[in-house]
Amino acid sequence: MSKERNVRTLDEYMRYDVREKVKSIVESFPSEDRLRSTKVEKALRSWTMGEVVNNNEEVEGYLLDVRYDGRLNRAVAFIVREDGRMARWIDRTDHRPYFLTSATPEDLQRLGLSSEDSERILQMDIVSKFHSIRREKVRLTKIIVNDPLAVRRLRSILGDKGFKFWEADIRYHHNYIFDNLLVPGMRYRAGKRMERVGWDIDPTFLSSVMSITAGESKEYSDMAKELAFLFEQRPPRVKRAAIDVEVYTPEAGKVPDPAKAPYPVVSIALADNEGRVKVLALYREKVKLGGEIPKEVTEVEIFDSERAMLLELMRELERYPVVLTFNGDAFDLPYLYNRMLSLGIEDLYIPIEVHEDMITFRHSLHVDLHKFFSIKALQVYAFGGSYRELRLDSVAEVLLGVGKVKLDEIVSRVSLSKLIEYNARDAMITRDLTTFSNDLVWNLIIMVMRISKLGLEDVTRHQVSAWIRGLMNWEHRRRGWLIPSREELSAGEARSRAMIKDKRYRGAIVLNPPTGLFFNVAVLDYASLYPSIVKNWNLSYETIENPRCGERKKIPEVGYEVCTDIRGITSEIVGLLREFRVKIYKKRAKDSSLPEEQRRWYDTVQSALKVYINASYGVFGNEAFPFYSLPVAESVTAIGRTVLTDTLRVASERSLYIIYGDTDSIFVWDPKKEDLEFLVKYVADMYGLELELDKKFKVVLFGGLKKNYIGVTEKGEVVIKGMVGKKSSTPEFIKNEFKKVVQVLGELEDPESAYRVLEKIRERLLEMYKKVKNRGYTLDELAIRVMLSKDPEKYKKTTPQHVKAARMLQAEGINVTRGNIISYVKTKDSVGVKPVSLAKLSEVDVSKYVEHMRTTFEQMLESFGLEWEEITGQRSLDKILGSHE
DNA sequence: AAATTCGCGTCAGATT
DNA sequence: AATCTGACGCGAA
Repeated sequence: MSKERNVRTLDEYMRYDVREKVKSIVESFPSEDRLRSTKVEKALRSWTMGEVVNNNEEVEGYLLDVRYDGRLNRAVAFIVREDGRMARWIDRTDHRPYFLTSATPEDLQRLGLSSEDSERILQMDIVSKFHSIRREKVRLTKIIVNDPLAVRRLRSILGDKGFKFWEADIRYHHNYIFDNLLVPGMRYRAGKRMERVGWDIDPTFLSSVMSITAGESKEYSDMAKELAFLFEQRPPRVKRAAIDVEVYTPEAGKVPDPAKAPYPVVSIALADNEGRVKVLALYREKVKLGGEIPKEVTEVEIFDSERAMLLELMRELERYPVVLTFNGDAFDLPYLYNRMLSLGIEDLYIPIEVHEDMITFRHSLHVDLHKFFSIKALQVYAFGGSYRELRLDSVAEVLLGVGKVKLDEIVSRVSLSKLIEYNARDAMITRDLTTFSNDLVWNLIIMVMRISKLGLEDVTRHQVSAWIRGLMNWEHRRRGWLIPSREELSAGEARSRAMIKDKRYRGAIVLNPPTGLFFNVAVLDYASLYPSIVKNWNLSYETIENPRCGERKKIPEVGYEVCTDIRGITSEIVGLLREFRVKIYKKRAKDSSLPEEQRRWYDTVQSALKVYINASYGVFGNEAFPFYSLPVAESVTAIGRTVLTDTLRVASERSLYIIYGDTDSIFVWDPKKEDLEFLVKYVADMYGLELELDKKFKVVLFGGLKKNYIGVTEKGEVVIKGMVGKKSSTPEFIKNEFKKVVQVLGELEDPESAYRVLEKIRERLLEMYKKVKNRGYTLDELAIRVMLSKDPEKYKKTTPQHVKAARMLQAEGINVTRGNIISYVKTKDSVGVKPVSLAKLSEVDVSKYVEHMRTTFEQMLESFGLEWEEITGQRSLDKILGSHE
């Protein structure tokens, strides 16, 4: 199939250059000031602004974000319409930035503000808010100002004079969302104001939701009702394009500085979620055209002018409400922006907005997937820790199972067709990261937007604490509660001592496991223990150590007092999210009577909830979190310890033999069913917690080390925890052999079978020995892969091996930064390490690898009560080692 | 801008 | 030269 190749010269291109058209319109107005007028706005909208909804028009669609527009000095809602276009609805309610203060209007008068500062104040109102800690209504002055920056200025003036202020550090566009109780990701009709549309719910479903709130407060059931809508409304399918930019570089491995944008952009690929893949490429005389272009690439345009190419890209992007990149904040977008500036394109005509920590488009939203996939809570709870390195090809390989197109030469010298193929592939992969498994990632983002009340651009750029903060702030506003200031939250000294130095408070208990093989082991755990504790013990910043409490009870071990007369807000929020997940959506995700598509959505709902729930304890122990409360965090772990200890006590009274336990789990050796049932009932009655049977192991191997065991389930499935043989940094050949040996463990049936299994293991290990000795493994298999947690030059105290290797790479001119995984091998020279890419097999220090093998397998052999030498045979070991010493 | 603590193995570098 | 301690990375929960 021959590809239609559209080669266009600059002259031809300029005939429909929208930029020129826009320019002429702008020039017809007398002064720059007039640019703010509606007429010019309208004229510019298709190019520099995107579509703006007229004052008398209504727009309906999904709210994806809210932004403060500095030129309009108003909040702007980004609403994606049915036809797939992004509409920008400018606030018509005259909402303005503000903050709250203890200073009265008279106080302000007396202060004698400068005329400039006075002008910044539009209005002062006396407002009444509920103070959650003081448990009473308070009257405060609401200072309404003309500009978000004025909040910062006035707050510092008032602060200097000793007045208190609240809610002054909430970003304006967030205030807009919270005050209007908007839910990003949901459907709205925007006319005079934003109205909810299509928030429908099945009445029988709603009543089943309400049943989980039985016996709870009014606030609790109100929240439940609100949330149910968010989980039930199907996610919008939004048109989006991924782009990827290729830049000429004179040297391989050197990424040009986007702030300077010194070299030409040679190719840009765009891949949308409707199958369109377009590449815009620059014609260069010295570059071969090359051969065929893959079928997936639907359009190619070759330009002889870089400027025209970039402008055409901007025009193309205007059709998309959402643009995806991988690393666009740090590279692609600033490069495009600065490159266009240096090519003489005026700022006004570049529809890119540069912000402090992000960069986006004037008329559409930008999702930088590099930022999104670096959200740690997602890595762990949504993607199971599957990818380690935050590079496009690493993430894509794990999640999509595809690799990059291999280039034999650097981008600058490869043939044009090859460059197009390579470029297109990256854009497609970027797009696919949001579309795979039926839009899994996109739907997850939408769900998190709805729970957190943050827009698309915030949700995809901030860690889980920002998500939880958003939800907390929104709920405070909904209730008419004052958002407390940091000083009002009780911090104080920790009352428990951590086990590890440099930690602030004590965490969980880990029992010391025995050594040996244990047949028939039941593993029980408390269903989401920490969130349940937060709920059952009414833990919240305003219910702990609050002198205004009516009734109270003491928290064990740490002795904090918690209110029992009024429900705490965090306790209610965390409790509710947990109930939704456990009682409704986990079940519905597996309900085979529901259509497939619906089940998948419910699975996304429950996994979004999971991320929230699992992070909801940790954030309270994080000082940067606005609702940071050491007593809350400390109480959670203290209660956890007490519950576990007490469960152990009751278990031993029933003659249950507990061999191990960690935080929220207990391993019971050969239990009687009725004893387990007793224990479960005890925990439910005593603490209101659900102790559940998590797994049944045919056999568990313990080597006497905490967080370290191998379990074989009844199906012969092997569960490995903490062992060196499983760690990502362990050389591949050891991991592979370890996997094989562990498979043999699956054959363990009873104590007698252990001998047969051991014999097999011994054979495997000996074989492996010989192979290492003969250098039978490749360099890649021998590589130790460790991540640089900081830039190489930032290691001051010691120089770990992977840093040594990293510096050797730097010396070769290879760019190495924080987050890179360094592959190195151990060598016989005085340094002892070398990056894989620079090493030869003959340089490898075999004895070091033998040691590595020894520790790996000793962790396992320990449980058999055996030493390494015993299983491998002392004599043969000596022979093998001897030949290398 | 950032969820927490507990625990293991490896190595660097200092101390004896 | 042997031993101890802390930094570091990775994992469990």
